[in-house]
Amino acid sequence: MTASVYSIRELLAGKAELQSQVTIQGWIRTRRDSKAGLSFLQVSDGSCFATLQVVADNQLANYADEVLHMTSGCAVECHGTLVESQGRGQSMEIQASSVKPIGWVENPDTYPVQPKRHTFEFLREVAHLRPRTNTFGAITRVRHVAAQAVHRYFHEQGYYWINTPLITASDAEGAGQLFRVSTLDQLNLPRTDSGAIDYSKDFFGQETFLTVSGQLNVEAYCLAMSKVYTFGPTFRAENSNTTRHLAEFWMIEPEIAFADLDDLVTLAEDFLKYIFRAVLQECPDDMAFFAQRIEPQAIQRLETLIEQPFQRVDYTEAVDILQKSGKKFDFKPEWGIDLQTEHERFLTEQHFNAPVVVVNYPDEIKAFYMRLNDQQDGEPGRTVAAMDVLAPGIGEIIGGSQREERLDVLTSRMQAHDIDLEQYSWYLDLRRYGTVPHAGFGLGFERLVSYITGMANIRDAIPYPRVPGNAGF
RNA sequence: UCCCCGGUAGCUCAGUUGGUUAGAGCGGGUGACUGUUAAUCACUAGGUCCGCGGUUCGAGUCCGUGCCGGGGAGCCA
Repeated sequence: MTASVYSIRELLAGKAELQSQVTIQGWIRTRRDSKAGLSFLQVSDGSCFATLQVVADNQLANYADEVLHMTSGCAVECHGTLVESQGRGQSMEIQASSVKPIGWVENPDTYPVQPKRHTFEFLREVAHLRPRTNTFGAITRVRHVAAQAVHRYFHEQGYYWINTPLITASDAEGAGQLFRVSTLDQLNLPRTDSGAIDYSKDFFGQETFLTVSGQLNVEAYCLAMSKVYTFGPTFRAENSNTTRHLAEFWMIEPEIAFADLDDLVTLAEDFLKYIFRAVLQECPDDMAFFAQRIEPQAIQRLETLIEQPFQRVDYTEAVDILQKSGKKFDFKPEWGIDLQTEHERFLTEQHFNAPVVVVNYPDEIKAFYMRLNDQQDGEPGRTVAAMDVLAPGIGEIIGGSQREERLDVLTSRMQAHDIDLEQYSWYLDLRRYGTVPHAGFGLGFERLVSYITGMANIRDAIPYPRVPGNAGF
């Protein structure tokens, strides 16, 4: 690389003077040949949404032999004078003094990424090439900016990023399917006297899995560092075939000490708004593209959401709203059963037409570690201090709760959930030694990216989606 | 896991009640064209109609089955 090499983003930002000599390196999107021996190369380098036009004329030594054969996907290094564009459609362009092929496209007739509209289904089959499209370039930049904003937000607010283990011996919630981690010879498994697989012979000397949540581990750090979060890969072996589930996804889990459910909802709202603001500010071109081609409301709904306070509603009240809505649901809304997708959609997309935070769910349908509420008037049963943030079009984007900090209550809840107290003795220790009220939530990063970009399928919100039956690439 | 829908050229799709040699646009190649913007125009190459089995004189088309993809539901983030 020489000193005059610029990214397209830098050039468009005015980092180089007009009339100066510059070099760009990138991949050709399209080539248009014009009258009088002149070719226009639309070059992309991923640095921003825009491409840069390189004008190559037939005075170039390799014009006929090489330039005229450059197709979509060719890697090139273009050197020349940065000039104000003589044509319409772009402010500046490079009048090339050399267009050097770096990597040719072997079979242009079968190169999958063509300058045309592709279905997302097809692009998933060429996941290694889809970042070369407008859409996936934009998703990639937005995902990056959102991830940076996550860390920046927490850092600015005094949170510590805790790297909780990916390999774990415990199922964090006593539910959900886990991926086994094992080095045992599958064709020759060691057995105990009773015939069971002898995991004491396995790598860790016990049964191990990929984590489904860093929550329990991060709670320990919360009860020392006060404000903490995790942001890392998470694995669920559930056979979910939907537009909003992945077997491998990235989850953000803040955990705050000396805090209750209200504090948590406030955090969720402030946090989401910060991320949305950052993306709107830092990715205006990408967001404009999503609004134009993917989801017309993409920008507007983020702006509205940033301005409006989140709607908060008790589960009990939500059920009441659903029952009085007069709408016919496939599943009748009833206190004590979880909200169905159709119920969530009604609340977010019709009744409130905004993200909705539902709080205080029935004890029976939630996890053991959620804090038991005192029973209120009008409630048919006990509730826990849980909260879900429901977003229009996506459904549950955040799920969280205040944690049960009282040792006796937690112990009895664990027993009711048939959880082995021995295995969780360290977790119970946290309630024995300096316990405090604390709360946290989990946010699926890909669901966030889906919501921001308007991409309808979560498999398009992560570079290489892992789903049942498919771990390609 | 359950319920629907789909699989035809590199891509996006059309293909009638089963009937001759399966088509179009884009992309590719060749050529034309006074700086183009998904450039335009002409010519051209390109097919295991997802696999297997069946019905039929005859199957891209009908039936069975398998595989793959999509949408919805459940589980959840």
